[in-house]
Amino acid sequence: MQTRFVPGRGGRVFYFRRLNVRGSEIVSNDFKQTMNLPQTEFPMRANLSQREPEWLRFWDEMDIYQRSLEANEGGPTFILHDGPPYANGHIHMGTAFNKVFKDLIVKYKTMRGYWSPYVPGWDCHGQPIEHQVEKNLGPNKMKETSQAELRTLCREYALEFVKIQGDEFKRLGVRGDFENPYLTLNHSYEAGDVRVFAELYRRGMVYKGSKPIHWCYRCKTALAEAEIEYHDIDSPSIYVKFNFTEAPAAWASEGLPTSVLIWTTTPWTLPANVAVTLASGADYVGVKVDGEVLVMAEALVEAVAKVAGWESYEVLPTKVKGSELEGLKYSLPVHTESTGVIITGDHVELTTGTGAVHTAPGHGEDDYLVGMKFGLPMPMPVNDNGVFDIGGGPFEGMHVEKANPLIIEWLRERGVLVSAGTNSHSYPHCWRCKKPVIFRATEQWFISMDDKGLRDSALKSIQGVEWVPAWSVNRINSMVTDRPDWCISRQRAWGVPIPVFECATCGETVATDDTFAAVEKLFAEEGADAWFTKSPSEYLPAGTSCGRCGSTELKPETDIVDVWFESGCSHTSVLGARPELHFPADLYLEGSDQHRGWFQSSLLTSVGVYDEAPFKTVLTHGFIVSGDGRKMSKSLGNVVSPLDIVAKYGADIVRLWTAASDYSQDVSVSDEIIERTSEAYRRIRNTFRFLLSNLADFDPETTVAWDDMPELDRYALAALADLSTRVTKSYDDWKFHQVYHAIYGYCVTDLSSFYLDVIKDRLYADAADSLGRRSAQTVIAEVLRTLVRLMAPVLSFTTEEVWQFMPESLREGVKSVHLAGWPTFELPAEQTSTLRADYAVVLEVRDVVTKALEDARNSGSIGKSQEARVVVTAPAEMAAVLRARGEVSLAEMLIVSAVIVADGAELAVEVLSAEGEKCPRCWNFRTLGADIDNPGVCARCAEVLRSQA
RNA sequence: GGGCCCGUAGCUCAGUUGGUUAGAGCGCACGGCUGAUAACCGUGAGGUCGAUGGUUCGAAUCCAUCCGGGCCCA
Repeated sequence: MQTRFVPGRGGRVFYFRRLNVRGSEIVSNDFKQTMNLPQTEFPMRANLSQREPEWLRFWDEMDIYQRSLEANEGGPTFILHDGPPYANGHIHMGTAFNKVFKDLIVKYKTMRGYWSPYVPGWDCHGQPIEHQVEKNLGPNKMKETSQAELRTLCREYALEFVKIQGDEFKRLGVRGDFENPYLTLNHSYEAGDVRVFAELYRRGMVYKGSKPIHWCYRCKTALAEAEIEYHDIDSPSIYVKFNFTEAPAAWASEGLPTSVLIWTTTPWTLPANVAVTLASGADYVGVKVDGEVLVMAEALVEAVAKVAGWESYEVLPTKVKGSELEGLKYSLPVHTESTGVIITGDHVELTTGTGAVHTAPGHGEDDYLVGMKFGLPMPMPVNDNGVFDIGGGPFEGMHVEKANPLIIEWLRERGVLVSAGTNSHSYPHCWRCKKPVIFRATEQWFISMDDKGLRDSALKSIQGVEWVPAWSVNRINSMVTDRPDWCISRQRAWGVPIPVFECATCGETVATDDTFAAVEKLFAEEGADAWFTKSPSEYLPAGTSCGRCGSTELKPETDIVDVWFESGCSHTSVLGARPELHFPADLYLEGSDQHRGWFQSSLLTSVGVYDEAPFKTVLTHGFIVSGDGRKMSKSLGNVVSPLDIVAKYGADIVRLWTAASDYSQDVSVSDEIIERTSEAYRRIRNTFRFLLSNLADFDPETTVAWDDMPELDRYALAALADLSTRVTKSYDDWKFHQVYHAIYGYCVTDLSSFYLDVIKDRLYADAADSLGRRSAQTVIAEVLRTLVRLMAPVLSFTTEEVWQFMPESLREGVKSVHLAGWPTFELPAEQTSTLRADYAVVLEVRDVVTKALEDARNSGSIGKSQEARVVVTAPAEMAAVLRARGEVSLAEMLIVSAVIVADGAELAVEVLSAEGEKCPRCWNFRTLGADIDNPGVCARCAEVLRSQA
């Protein structure tokens, strides 16, 4: 009994017609009871927020996920591989949009007959969780917490949010294997990370190197690009003289002390200075001021003079190209007993500063690169805590944060400070502690982009992938082309260790097939936690020793891997590991930020290990922004939460909004947009309700065949088939907003304002079993069973509700709309194309007629259109089309009492009063009283009443 | 500052290879109906197609610059 599937409802009420007892007591009001008026228990008001959870239980009870797989057992497969959201905090509009989008595709593919398992995943490791757990503990407790304990707390924290987000996704109607999701903290997942790392290592793509990286001395970790935020800060802005050891030839004749003038905003990097970089092609001049010569770019002299406040200065006539100064020596600014060298580089700008760039290879990307090129040393006087070591010279033991003013003062005392001010500029900050970070060379693990040709093979495999929208291939291309080597190590606790060992005796890295195999086994069985609680001798093969010195004392590496590396391994840990999935996936679908994130980390590890991309198609959607196109932020107060929308409007509204938006650009959401979406929803819902209400007595035995149908009904079916074709194509082309617009437009224009409006007379007033009514019902049933399917991937809840209210026969024993398959049509092509052409004309005329009727209404001559009779004057060709329909049919389609088609040069409509009287039963204007037994009504109604007798 | 992308009525979207007065639905205003009724039907008012300059007989559509916005990077 259906009531089981419709919780909260008192039981299904079947329609029955209240037949009139034979007799003449029928007064005009009672005619209503002789008609086939719409009847349905399907509520007009959706009350989604209340009702949706009941459908979730319904799906749970029937295990819809398993059913949806069983239904397509042995069919073609479609694997949408879920990108793991971070297990931290509640879902937001972006994650909701993304998940609904995925769900929509999986449901569509399932209905099309694809075996389409969907395994949701979560990214569980990483600094944000660790940071939060640290914060919760507080500094004192934190000190007493061992790394193993901290990891336990992090695990609990992550799992808590996996649960929360999982529930929130499910509430949105997302269907998938939520009982058994993939988590990057699962043992099997961690073992997969080792497999990937090991293969990259074997292939020689992993190396240990020293490189300046973003370093947060508060969090004591290297930060990936993704972990950096840029904010404006005020920095010191100083101009400093670096004294040449010997005056350059160009200005030697002045016989004055000569120096090169540099500009920097990071005085604390001066102890690490080894060079000054000039623009090779630019002109440099000597400026004579206060009895000495300062060398700088000619283009910047004026600006510098202004900042330095020089009242009088002289630009010496000799101009020299930067390249001509290359190789000159100067005394280092801090370690004055040593010398630095003048070099040239492309990164020198001539818009700010002096055109002479203080270069410390350990403290900057450009500096590092130019330093490599010129074989410069890379001193690193700053330790992990941001404190100068002995390399800091007079500033040893001082924190860099505090060093700036002291260094400036020190320079001033030594007479080399030309100017000191402040400068506001964008500067990198740690994404967690929100504080400025420093650039600092440390020992890190890298994946080389070029040593083994990873970049080239990645670029090559990009070409074999379908990127949607098409331009996104440019984006991934340029990002892979430009990216530096991938720093995959992090100095943190909450993650998967770099699975190698260091010889305690000689420091050599120990990583062999045997050690990797042992570690993989360890992780698979006990998880990465064991790395921190067991000693290597407990799990490495006996006798494992250092390949260089033979020592058997090995220390496990303490760094963990970048979380992007972990999630990037899902092709191995998930696609390759779960029997229901396969590698490569058919589709990855994420926001456009993932071109640098997951798309790329997945691509690089996959190409590195398997020589192919892990995806066949990558679909990217824009970001969710506010109504005015700005990013959502708490400070702007324009944040919209999917949870609020679910509570107020229902998940189907979130789903409809998702489908309605053009994701190829940024997607807006605001109260108004949701309100509009909700209105559109009501319109669709009401259309379903109307369809249902006129099928209350639908009998599959009495459906009408195509050839027996009135022409209008055949046209309606043709239009329905066209819609179905268009919608199906839009789904296949990933154009979901077109799905929405097509269906919505169809409901409003084709159905509500035309077909449904027209057939009300037949449905209500004709005899219940008449051909006209049964034909209309046949069409309506077809419309309903088609629409409910076309819409099911989007309005998952509402279409399920509709499904349960549909006549038993239309459901064909299928328990859920999501298992109902996809509509197909086989209509006679020739006939349908003729119908399309003819009805285009009819509808054109109808527009003109409705306008004329409106004029008549405004002048007070008619109310309802039935009160009118129209004369349509039309050119021959048009008139012929109209006459071919027949004037009775035309009157039906125009909902007027009568139509007369006349010939004329132009289309024109004349509105006249209807002839006859208003039939009290059907409200049409007809000649009444033809039937003796039913004297008050029109002939059609009399016949109906007679048949009911 | 650089790369990629976006900017058509209050909202969501159409606008084919540049070609007559730029479309649809919603919302709004007004009207009808009261047998889809916290529904339904109709009519109407809304756009200098982000701005400017150019190419062209002709540009929302091509080019340049600028403005605004987004993602990513610096």
